[in-house]
Amino acid sequence: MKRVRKFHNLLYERYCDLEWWPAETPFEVILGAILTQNTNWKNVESALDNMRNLGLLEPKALLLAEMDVIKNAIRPSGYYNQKAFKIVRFMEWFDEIANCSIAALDTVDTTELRNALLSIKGIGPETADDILLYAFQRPVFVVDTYTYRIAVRHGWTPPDITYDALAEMLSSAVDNDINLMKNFHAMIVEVGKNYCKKRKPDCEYCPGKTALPENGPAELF
DNA sequence: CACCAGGCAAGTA
DNA sequence: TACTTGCATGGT
Repeated sequence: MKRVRKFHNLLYERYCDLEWWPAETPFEVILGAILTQNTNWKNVESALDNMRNLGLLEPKALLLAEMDVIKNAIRPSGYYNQKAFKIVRFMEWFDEIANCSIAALDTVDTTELRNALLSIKGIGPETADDILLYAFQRPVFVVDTYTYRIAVRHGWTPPDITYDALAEMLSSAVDNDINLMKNFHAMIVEVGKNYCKKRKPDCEYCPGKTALPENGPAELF
């Protein structure tokens, strides 16, 4: 889709290279990906700070931690009962398949790795793709709530599109390059924060703000 | 007070 | 299959 390519180019003019994801280590990326499910990133940072202070950003230490300790640490990120189990289930898989070594997964095919992640209860397509892209360095396209909202609001797709179909539609419009995939998603999150969840009746474009004020909404809609 | 935030799984009909 | 609901804290 030419519109998608143009959208990407406009975003790049505005944001250039954002160098995402905000984390110290690839392992921290994984935990952040789980903790940020339907959650504001500030709350996730607070949870990660707690984990850091407890030494739980080391995989083997996290494996040994009591469930109640994990729950208490991640409490600020919300859904902490569910997320604690998600983290533990991921850790059991990670320890089993790779002895908690990301490098040990380098030989695994991306599709196979994605399916393995998706088989872990609590890890859905977006979390899996966050992990694949930002922790495992695989060139996959991440569809998040902003991506979906932008695509629908711009009229690129009807709202009932599936995750995989939207990922395919958007990723096929640009080069399949890992750094581009990382930056495209990063830029979408940045601009996506300007799109309100619901259209407001008094707004010409969608919410209360236009997507890229510098370029003007006409470029995008 | 209402609404939202970088989802996901389980329940219902 | 196609909706709906629970999960939960913290900010606006």
